[in-house]
Amino acid sequence: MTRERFFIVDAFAHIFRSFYAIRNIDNNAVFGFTMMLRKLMAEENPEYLAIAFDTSEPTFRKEMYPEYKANRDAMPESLVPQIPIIKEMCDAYNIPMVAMPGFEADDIIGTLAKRAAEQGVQAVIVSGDKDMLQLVQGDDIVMFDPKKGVNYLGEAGIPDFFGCRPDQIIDLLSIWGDSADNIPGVKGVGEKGAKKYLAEYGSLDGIYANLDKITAKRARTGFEEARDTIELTKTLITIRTDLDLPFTKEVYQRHEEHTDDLRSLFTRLGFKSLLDATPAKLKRISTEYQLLDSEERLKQQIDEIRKKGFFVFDIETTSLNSVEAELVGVALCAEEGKASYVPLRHQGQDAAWTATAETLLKEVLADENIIKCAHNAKYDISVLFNLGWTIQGRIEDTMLMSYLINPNEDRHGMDHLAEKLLNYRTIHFEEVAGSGKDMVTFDQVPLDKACQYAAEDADITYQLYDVLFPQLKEQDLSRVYDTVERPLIPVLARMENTGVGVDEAYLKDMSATMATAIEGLEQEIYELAGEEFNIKSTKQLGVILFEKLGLPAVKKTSKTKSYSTDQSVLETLTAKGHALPAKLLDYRMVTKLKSTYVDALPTMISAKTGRVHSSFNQFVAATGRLSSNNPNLQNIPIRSEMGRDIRAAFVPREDWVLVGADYSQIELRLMAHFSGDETLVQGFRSGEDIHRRTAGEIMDVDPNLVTDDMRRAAKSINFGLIYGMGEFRLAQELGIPRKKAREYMDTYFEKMPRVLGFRDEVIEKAREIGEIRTYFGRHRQLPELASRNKNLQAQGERLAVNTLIQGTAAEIIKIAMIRLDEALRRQNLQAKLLLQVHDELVLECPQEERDRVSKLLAETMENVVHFEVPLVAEVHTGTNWKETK
DNA sequence: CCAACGACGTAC
DNA sequence: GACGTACGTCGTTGGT
Repeated sequence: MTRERFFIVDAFAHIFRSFYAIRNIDNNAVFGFTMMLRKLMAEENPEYLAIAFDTSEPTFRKEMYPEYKANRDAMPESLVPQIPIIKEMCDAYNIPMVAMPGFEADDIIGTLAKRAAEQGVQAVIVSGDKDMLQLVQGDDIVMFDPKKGVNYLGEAGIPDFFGCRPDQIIDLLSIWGDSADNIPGVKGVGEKGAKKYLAEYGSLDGIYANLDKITAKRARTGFEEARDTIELTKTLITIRTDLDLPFTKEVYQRHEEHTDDLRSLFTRLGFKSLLDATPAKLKRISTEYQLLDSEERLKQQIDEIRKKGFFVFDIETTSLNSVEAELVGVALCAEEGKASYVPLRHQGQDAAWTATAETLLKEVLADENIIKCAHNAKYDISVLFNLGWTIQGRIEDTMLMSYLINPNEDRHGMDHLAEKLLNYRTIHFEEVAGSGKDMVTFDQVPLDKACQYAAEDADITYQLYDVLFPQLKEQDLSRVYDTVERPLIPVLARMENTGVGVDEAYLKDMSATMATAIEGLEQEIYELAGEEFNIKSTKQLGVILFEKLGLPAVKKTSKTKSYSTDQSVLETLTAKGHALPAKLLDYRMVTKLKSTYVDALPTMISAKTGRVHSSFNQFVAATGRLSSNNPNLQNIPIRSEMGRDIRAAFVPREDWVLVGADYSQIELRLMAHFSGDETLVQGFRSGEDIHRRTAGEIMDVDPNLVTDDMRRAAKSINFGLIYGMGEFRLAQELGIPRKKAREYMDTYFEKMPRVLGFRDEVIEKAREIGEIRTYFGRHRQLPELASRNKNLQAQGERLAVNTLIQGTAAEIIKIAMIRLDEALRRQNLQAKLLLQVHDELVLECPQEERDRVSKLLAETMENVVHFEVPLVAEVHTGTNWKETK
């Protein structure tokens, strides 16, 4: 049984501390003080809390001693206006502020602490000021310094801190004096002397009684001179504990904060992190969440669903990983505010019920005349596919809608959307299942809690659908939703469930070889550096290269302005003939490959399937591309020889083969189509090497006479076109003067004028409507184009062009995936889609299907659209991914 | 003490 | 300041 605690905060001590500690933001003291308070409340959660302020009126000390605090500078100008804001903030948190004219915060703290202690409440003084230690009393009154974390200083800690007994503190401080408050002490006696004499004679009175025994002349004179003033000093230093200020539990107990006031205050101050950490008030809607634990009730719910022809479902499982997840329950909702939860495998549940309920649920999910809706449906259907359930009929996805409506936003989670769109704070998963090491799986969550949580999720999804679906239509996003993104969901679910085979033994072997190489490189690097250090620390490396060895610093990093040691810097230094940077490049490459791929991949192999199941995320890239993680299979090395070997670890199942195909130059082909530029269009139609062809145009020579360097330049411009590269970057990339790069680009646009015209038209249109639209109707807002900042505008222009090209390419391959998946299933082929890498698809199939699948794959990819130029897919097969190129 | 951030490097 | 879209690892920093 712990005691109730009363925390008393010394306001100005913390305000000044924050003011000087935080430099880079406006209202720094408000921010720092607020953070301190929040931390205090969150971590200590005291039963009672007060904040003590000084007033601007003269204090009794000043009356007694006019020089008191006479040496203090006036409060800094930028701090003055922050004080009323801090008080406003305390009001919003509903924490009592205490001040009393004529007295200081210290006296308020002293009095309140004493009164609380008398009532059996532990008083905790929140201050770092050593003067306060005179108030400490056993465990009844203690001190706490939030800056130092959990650091209570009770009476037992005083001898260590001051080197004297607690009851001697006031005398000790009187001898020291307090220069901050302009209180003189005893001249000629310092810290050591004060402690010594107090130890010897017990107290100030004791010292004066024995003054003749003090032999040190300076100390003795000091005490003698102070004889008349020392009592005054003592009075000034003594903190009063006798003010007319009662401690009343009702006053100081914690009260609910005024959330709306806090939010408007944080908004006004621009404290975004604090605003986010202060969720809007719950908008309590009347809800009716029902636990469906009998056949009769479940059937009733299903009847309602059938009548309605539409329902939301949300499954609860034991894992976020759909391959590992076990189904625990299903939440259903067919009417706003009226949701239900069907527990299936909570601990202690009866297997017969599970079977009965699942039969009924399967039936409704398999009914193709009933529309289903979920938030992030890919997850739910992946789990259900793994259980062998059939899901038919249209599946809506509110997460997908949110993404299509606002692709620049990176949060589409239900909790976030509920707050943003419904002004409703949901029960979060952590609140029912805990987090970190305390987390339990959902099957261990008690049924009533599980029902509230799960049913609410279904209900919220239903409400989100009502908000988002009309927006989707209104913003003309139905086409991309219905023809591209929505049908892709089950395709991705199947891909993820299939996973890909990884040759673990091969990677283990590779890892050992690499470890040896790394050790050798490390030794060579230490040798060249003349000492051992952490090569992976760019900070340490910068010091070695640019300070110790004195190599010329090529550039600084953008954020922290420290020495850059990136690849381009090391290459520049290597070119100047330095040996160490060359070794570092080797070291970087090998360690990167080893830690990111060779060592990481085996750890991602599922114990359940023996394969790697990456996630393909549909809601991340603002352009409409997919992204992949856990592991990321879209950045497996290919460019370096050593890196390429890692691809050999990706293998088909026994007796099967891999079939891979990639679009040839799809983005440049789209540029040709959209711009209608004759040279590009003709080049692609004739099937010749497009970079050679454009090089010939720019340099005005026959394509056959184009040199490697010329082709390289043209290739850079071709790619640069898609990204909006400038002459600076082109010059750097080709290692040519800026002027020369400018010339190349000028000639390029002269010879291919439609490209420039197309670029301008796209930007003009985007500026007009504030967004860019891809071929299939995806949009991306471009607020940058409306900016008055020139750099931001230029960025907006690059985003417009790039999003059109990259986004349309992404849509084309997504459609290819949908059609391929459909064709494979219709033709009863066993082949399975495994990976998508932006312009490449990888499948595996039995050897006997190889030719059929190869042909189907190429034809599907090439016939998604019929543009001015053909789309070409190049197919390769092999026994591992390295071979399919 | 661990989460967020910065630097870096891999892919298309 | 100067090239778009991602994700993972490692080291460093600072308070979720």
